[in-house]
Amino acid sequence: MSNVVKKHKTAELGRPRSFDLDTALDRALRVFWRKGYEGTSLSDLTRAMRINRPSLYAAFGDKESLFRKALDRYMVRETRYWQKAIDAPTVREFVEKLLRGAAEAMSRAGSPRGCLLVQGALTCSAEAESVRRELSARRQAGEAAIRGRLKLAKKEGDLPAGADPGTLARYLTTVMQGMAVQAAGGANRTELRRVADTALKSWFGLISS
Amino acid sequence: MSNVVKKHKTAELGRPRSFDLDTALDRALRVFWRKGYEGTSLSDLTRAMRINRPSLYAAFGDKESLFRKALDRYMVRETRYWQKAIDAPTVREFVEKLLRGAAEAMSRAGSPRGCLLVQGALTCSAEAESVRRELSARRQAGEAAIRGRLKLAKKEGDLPAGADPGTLARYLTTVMQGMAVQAAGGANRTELRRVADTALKSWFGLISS
DNA sequence: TCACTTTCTGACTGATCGGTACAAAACTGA
DNA sequence: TCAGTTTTGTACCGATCAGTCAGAAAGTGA
Repeated sequence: MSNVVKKHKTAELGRPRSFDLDTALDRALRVFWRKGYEGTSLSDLTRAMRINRPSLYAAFGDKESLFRKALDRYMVRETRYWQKAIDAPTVREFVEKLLRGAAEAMSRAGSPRGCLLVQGALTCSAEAESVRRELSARRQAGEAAIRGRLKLAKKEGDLPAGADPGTLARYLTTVMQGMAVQAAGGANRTELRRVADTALKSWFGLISS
Repeated sequence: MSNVVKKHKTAELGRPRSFDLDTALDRALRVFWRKGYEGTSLSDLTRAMRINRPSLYAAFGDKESLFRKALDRYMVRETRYWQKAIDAPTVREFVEKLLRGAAEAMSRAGSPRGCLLVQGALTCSAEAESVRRELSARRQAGEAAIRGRLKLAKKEGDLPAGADPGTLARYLTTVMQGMAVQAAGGANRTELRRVADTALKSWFGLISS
């Protein structure tokens, strides 16, 4: 079948789209980020994206599908500091980059405050349950990534033999999620940074056992 | 005016209410706690409370008014451990009771997991904004209570002169709010307890500077 | 029994929810 | 110019939202 060739031809067929997909998705992301999945209505979305409803559905599918696309973009864009932290040579630098990166990411000027994984749907009605679970799963994946880095550190002797990577990862995750609640409540960058520094200081007490 | 006397008379006039106010309010609280303010519909409420709509409105006012009444009850009932913690003689016991009390309260069998102040409305649509702010304000009041206890400890010499009650209170609050996110995501009592113990351990590192 | 008061029940309101049908518009290749 | 294809804007869909009306029901005192 010559589907591939045909696709290239048909790609330019028909009335051209009058808006930019990336721009529109960015705008949708910002609304979901600020208001949460259920707090955002389709009217909110079309207004922010500057497109009308049928265009939204044709380009992104239904509301949940659009949210997941926005979520993917959020993960790619807003969690780069995670990889930088994980790539750090020492566990001390890892934790520092992680906590301080979170403080920055959750208080970026021009972006909604807080973390989409937390404020997207901590609770919801029955209809949005699948979205809630998706966010919960992604939070757990983040914790697993931290745990993996700590396990590596332990193997390398960068963490004492008595340290439990699972417990420590859970603790770090909890602090970061708490920072997300703080940010959602209005905490600014200075305040978040102070929390991060306090947690970092506490870290040294934890691993010196 | 003889209003007082009259009220006693009229209190027994008319058709008697066929449901118990406290029971109904408890049921409403549980729904709000589990689904959040906006995730809960009036149909959810009337079903759970086993009353119909006009009875709900007559007894509790509109949805927001009912939520605030449920919130008041939640605060009275679910944060008793706060006062016990604050009343503890030493700052060490205060922090221990606070963190462990939170772990217990957020994982009580037969109650929704997590904290209503966090999952009630971290984000919302424009209509629920006043509820979101109310919850944010109550979280901040909790932080202020912790700060007050730490200030007292500092004055008593139970905290070192270099310790900053504001920063420490913010840190403790953040950890507890993170625990609420963990609980909302399904963390059980054992896991929450482990987080609390880890934070408690970290505490000693923080105040020994 | 009967006026009076309050609650209960069920049906209803206008507004908004997420989602879609339809036809005009804007492009392509022929 | 004209068929074919895709997007556009408008107007609409049934369902559900929070909230209310009106009348029957259930109690009171006289």
